[in-house]
Amino acid sequence: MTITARTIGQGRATLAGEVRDEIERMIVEGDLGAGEKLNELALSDAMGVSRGTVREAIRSLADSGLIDLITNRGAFVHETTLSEVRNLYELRGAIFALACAASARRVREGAARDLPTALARNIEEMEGTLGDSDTSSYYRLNIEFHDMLLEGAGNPRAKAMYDNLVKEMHLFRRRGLSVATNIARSLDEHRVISDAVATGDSEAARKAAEHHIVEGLARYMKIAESQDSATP
Amino acid sequence: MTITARTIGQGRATLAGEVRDEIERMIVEGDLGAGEKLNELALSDAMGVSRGTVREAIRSLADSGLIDLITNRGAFVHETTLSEVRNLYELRGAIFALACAASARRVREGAARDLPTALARNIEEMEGTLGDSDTSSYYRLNIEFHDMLLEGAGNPRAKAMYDNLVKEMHLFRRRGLSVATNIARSLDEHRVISDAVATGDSEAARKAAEHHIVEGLARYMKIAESQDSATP
DNA sequence: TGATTGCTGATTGTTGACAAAAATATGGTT
DNA sequence: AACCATATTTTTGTCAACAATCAGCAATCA
Repeated sequence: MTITARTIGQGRATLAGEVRDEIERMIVEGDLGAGEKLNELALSDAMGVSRGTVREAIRSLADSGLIDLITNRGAFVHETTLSEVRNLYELRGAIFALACAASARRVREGAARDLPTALARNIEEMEGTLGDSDTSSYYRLNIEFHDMLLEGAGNPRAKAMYDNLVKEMHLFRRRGLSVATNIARSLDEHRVISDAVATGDSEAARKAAEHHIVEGLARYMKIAESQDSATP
Repeated sequence: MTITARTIGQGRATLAGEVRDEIERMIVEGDLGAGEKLNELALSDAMGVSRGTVREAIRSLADSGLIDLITNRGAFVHETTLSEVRNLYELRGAIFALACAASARRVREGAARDLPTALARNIEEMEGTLGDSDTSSYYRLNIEFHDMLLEGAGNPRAKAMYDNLVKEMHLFRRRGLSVATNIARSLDEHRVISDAVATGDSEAARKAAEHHIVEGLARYMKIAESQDSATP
């Protein structure tokens, strides 16, 4: 269920906004590869809108990190390096830790009353997918889990930043590696976070969140490196 | 032969970029008050450029948080509420803590060799300003201190986010309250951070950084609230 | 041969004009 | 005077055309 109740920053009632979303989709889903150039004329032609509209869409995407702008040369899909991924993980971890701590605090204060049950339900559902060979539902539930905590923190700006980071990391992931490794381990970590949030223990929640991201990075790097050495 | 190339960092070789910087300056320096509307025609007239150029500048500023875009209504200088300031502080603290921890790690690994001496020099200079009634040099040194740590962390994305947050908080600060309160206390906290970074103790650095921001928020809120109740 | 200079086609930067939507003014009714 | 529907004005959204800049290639010269 997508609540898309007009993200205050970017309304999609406008044509440029629509184009923006479409370009973003093309990048995230891989229609446009890393490093590839965004030709304004070609895009406007393909979408049946004016070049100025495409231009506006590209400009509004630039600051999100998905696109690099070079004066007089054009826009390019950002090429995320491995060392950059480490930086992004670091950032994501810091924001996620903040969100979990804040969620715990708000549970304690009674501001996010139904968060604990929602988290528990998510974990239960995830347990159900453990045997499945298809990891798509794990994928969805994993995103939902993090989303609920970011939402529960009551800090919209933090959520916006987090979403941007995830989008950009997704760029790199497309090089072929799945995140669905060690689902069982990841699920264990989710349980610890959920418990800490449910009991309102901010410090424990922060620690568990940090640990979760650090472990995730480690799992990720292990695969990425072995893949890097395998592919020329 | 070295020709002064104007396109070194984020190029302002383009007209729209120039306009963007000018609008940002107007907002940060208070020529445009919070909540005020940005009239495209008026701005383009005043600056002697086309409306499209101004439009492009505004769009590229929108994601930074300084400006709110409303479809078919225009762009407005973001009005930062007190509860939002709390959220921004929270975020800033998380990123600053990450930066300090990373700086400490990099000192330990020998990647940021001259950071400790630079921090020590900054603190020394700041001690010299303790008696001054003019707080402008404290202001400058305070920014420098945080900048060095963000730079030392080797995470450019984190620095960009941090800078954006500070800019947005600046928006609120303009309501008349100075941050130069309890300089001595703040300086003490800087010393703790500096020591932790110098000895390469990541955990201590993170804790000290978090503490510094939390205390800063507390000091800030105390003044803001008393001011809020004083001014109608 | 190798590097520099001057063209050429393509792409981006900028502009002014037109269309659509919101804000504001107008006028009649109760 | 207050209220609602409608006309007018202002402002934003979109477009197509013009100008500046760049990558690539051919011609020139050391």
